[in-house]
Amino acid sequence: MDPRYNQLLAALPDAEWARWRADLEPVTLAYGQVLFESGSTPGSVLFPTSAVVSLSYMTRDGASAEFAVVGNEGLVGISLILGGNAMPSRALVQNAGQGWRLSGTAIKAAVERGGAVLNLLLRYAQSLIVQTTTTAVCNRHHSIAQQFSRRLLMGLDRSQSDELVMTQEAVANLLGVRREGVTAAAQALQHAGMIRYRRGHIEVLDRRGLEGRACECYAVSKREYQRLVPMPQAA
Amino acid sequence: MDPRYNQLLAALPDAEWARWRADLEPVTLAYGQVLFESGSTPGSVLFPTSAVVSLSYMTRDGASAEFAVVGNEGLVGISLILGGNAMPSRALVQNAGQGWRLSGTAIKAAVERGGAVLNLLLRYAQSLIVQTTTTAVCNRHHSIAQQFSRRLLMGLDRSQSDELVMTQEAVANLLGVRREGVTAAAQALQHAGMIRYRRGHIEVLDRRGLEGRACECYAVSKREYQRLVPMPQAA
DNA sequence: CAAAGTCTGTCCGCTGGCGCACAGTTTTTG
DNA sequence: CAAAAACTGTGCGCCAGCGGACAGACTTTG
Repeated sequence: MDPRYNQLLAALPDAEWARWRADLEPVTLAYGQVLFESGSTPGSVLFPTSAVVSLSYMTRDGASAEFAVVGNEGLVGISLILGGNAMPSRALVQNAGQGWRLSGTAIKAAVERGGAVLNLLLRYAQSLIVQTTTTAVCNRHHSIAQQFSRRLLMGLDRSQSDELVMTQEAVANLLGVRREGVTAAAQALQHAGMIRYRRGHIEVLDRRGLEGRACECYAVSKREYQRLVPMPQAA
Repeated sequence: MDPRYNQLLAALPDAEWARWRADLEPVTLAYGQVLFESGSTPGSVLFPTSAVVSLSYMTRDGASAEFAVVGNEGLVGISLILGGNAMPSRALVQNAGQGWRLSGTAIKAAVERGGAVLNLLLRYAQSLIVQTTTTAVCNRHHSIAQQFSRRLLMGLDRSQSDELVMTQEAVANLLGVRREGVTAAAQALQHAGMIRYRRGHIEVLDRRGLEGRACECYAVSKREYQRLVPMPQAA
């Protein structure tokens, strides 16, 4: 996979791609970097390539929960496209890596032009709604073990290797659960031979197995994304 | 409040309102009516006036959870606007009442035209994302009592009276919790003098008090809506 | 108006996840 | 390379919410 690849950019019509090309600026993102804080307006939209960004909401009393993950399949900063500019969410870089940045003015101009590009962006927005919806349901009904498996798969889909670089503590923060609960889930998966982990690294050995342990939320969200943002023909 | 009032329609520019007027068709909705099922494409968009519609997601094993409520502040059928047509969610009439229906082709034409109308619709879409996000966080972190209060307030905002017509069992289904848990929460609120209820009816006596018992999710979601969809000047 | 259906109140045991505390290990840093 | 920091393993008590069961009250329906 081309490390400069982002699926939304790849799905752009050629003419539009030519127009954007000059405005796209490569950026390198470090782990833990905050792209925008809750309530602040992002200055630009980010199309991750190798980086993975997590969107989460923080409550007043310090609790938090991730409601969407964005990697090379999407974009960060949907509120610039939808026109509200800010959102009560924080965008945090979960996996260091690269991406393309497009200025707020450029993306707004593209939205104004409408047509196929706007259509693509809005279909991505819809897939984000679905992802958030499944997260809501998952938070209500599914066990930590299921959610952990789901989150691993989501990370894996957006990663170029089968090793995820994240601590159990970080995962616990994302899921909004105790770190101990994640430890227990990780032990169970490792015992079952599906993952192998060491301090800060989780290697997925049996993807199919994980899919079996995850709740349907993973599959539903992924299927909807694929339906909404079709893969371009060329590799 | 005019029973034909819907805030999105009211916020339309005059010219566009004139254009839509002919296409808008009044509809009466009965309690329990399903506007669209999960995965099916709605034929039209609904702008509720007195009706209240609940958007929920059903898991494979029968569990479900509401992730958004739509009343006279919004519209049902956002997927027609975003272009994905279907969504994995069900739209169910929670409170019988009236609304305006606009055909799928008419709404798509409006989206094509772009401009201020599209901008309005997309800002509403953003407010839906926020509502879904807060629901996700609420499901993770907040107690049944808090969620019950939140949901009552959300219903109240979309209702013309201070009496909500819904059984505790229905509320439990919406929240995705046991009916017994809702009973306990309702008893506590009634004991505190904030509500009074009888079989299938919940009357809110002390709105302020309820707001104090609800989690911040209610206020955040409402504030974001108000920011995104500004109230038109005229009454 | 009687019968069936629906809704609410209550009890009981269970369990998943929480809060807290601390030990051992790995990694980072001065 | 020593000290500090961060991550993982484990144990304990606690409790919110679950599952199930049933009684009483209210509503609808034939």
